[in-house]
Amino acid sequence: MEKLHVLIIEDDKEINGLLSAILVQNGYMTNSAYTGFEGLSMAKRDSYDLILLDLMLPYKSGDEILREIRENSDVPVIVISAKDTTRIKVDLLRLGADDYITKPFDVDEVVARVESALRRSGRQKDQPRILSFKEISLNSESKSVTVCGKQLLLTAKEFCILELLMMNPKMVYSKENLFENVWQEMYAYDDKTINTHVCNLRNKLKMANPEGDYIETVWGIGYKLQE
Amino acid sequence: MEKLHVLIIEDDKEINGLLSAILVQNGYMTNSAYTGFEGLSMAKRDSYDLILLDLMLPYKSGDEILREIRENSDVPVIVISAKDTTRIKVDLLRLGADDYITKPFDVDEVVARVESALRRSGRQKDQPRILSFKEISLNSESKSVTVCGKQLLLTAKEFCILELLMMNPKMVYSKENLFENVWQEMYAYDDKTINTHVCNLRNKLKMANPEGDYIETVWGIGYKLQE
DNA sequence: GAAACCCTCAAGCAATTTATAAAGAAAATA
DNA sequence: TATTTTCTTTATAAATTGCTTGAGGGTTTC
Repeated sequence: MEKLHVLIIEDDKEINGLLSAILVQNGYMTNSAYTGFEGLSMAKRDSYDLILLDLMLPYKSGDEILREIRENSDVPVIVISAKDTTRIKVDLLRLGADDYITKPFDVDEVVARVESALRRSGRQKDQPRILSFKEISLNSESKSVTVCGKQLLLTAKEFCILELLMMNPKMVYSKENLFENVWQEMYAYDDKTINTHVCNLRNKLKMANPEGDYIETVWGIGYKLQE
Repeated sequence: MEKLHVLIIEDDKEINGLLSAILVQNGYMTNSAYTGFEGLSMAKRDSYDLILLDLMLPYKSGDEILREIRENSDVPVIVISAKDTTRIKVDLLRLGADDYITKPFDVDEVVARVESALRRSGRQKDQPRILSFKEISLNSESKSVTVCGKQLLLTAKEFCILELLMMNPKMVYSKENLFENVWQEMYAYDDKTINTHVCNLRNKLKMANPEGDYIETVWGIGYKLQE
């Protein structure tokens, strides 16, 4: 299978190397750029499936780079920032960022967000993709889910939530993280909607397999799949 | 709050003093060097957040100093030059200067450029506040605490108590002082609540590092951090 | 040795978070 | 346009965590 190609534009050599190692371990090919100029040049010359772009770059900042990328390309761009404020997020999304990761980040988060962005852009290559967890089988292309062979009828939001959880079964998704991935908009720190969808999803999974508990609440944080 | 440290390499004593005064007034700490050799030596020996470097220096010119700095360091460097030609600017940027200031300069310009360079390099002074004491690291912005690299899960009151103690590690806080700072209300001369919180905090610190003793009781007075 | 002060544990209460049913609103479909 | 489906919000209850207080005992000071 041909590997997807990710460009990492990050001036900190250690962070750049870490990101590269993470992605290579998860089956991607990477190229590294250490300045905005270099990154922009590489982005124009070669074809990438996704770009990881640091916001704080010397000489030309990440947001300027992003603006120039967006003049010619709709390649998914995930911005890496040390700061995490609403204003910055809004600005980034307006500029055309597909997602953002705040430092310090953990490995699972990076992979999850890269996969999410790739999936939304339709560039994921190993389609149709089947995700499995315990008795659950989920087909990302046909949007179908079975539990113990029984077909579940899930709404779009229910499907996306389950798919996200199944992409990284060990990861604890905060409600903010989960909302922003599934809803593709800023989290307004109101968890009523998420709570209801997760409750509905749990009920459907329970009906398919009364013995199974698949979604675990991590109190004060969010949700993960049950081990 | 910890001040950012700027090294000023400028042979003209009056200008060096003026730059120092400007920066000190704006909340920075400064060290002065009057020759390139001296400046290079200081830059290698100590850690600076930014360097102001005069181009015209005796014995060894500023561009040579810059080149040597760049062999080992990516500290932001702003070059001060009496000349202002495109050719010199291009050369300086190629050599790795982050910015340049041309003589004569005004106060606001210096401060603005220093702040700009610091912001681009991620060293800006309004970064999250980190307090350290022995193996404890406390981040006032993200409300996180680590001991020996291990993340502690503290309640809000526990965090506030620790933060207060760490702001002035040598200070003995009376129970009244501590209560009024943390609880933001009048002390009713009942220490049971404080005693329990401090006890719980000690336990959490002890779990993270069984060898450490961080909080000292001053009998009849209150608490301080252990020397 | 007594009094004052402190430590720690456990229990009860308060605050916060979560679960879920039901209702209303919005979106999709026929 | 009407109906159905999906999504969101509200209301209520339950679960969990944080804080305070009391109890019992230990330590320090005079």
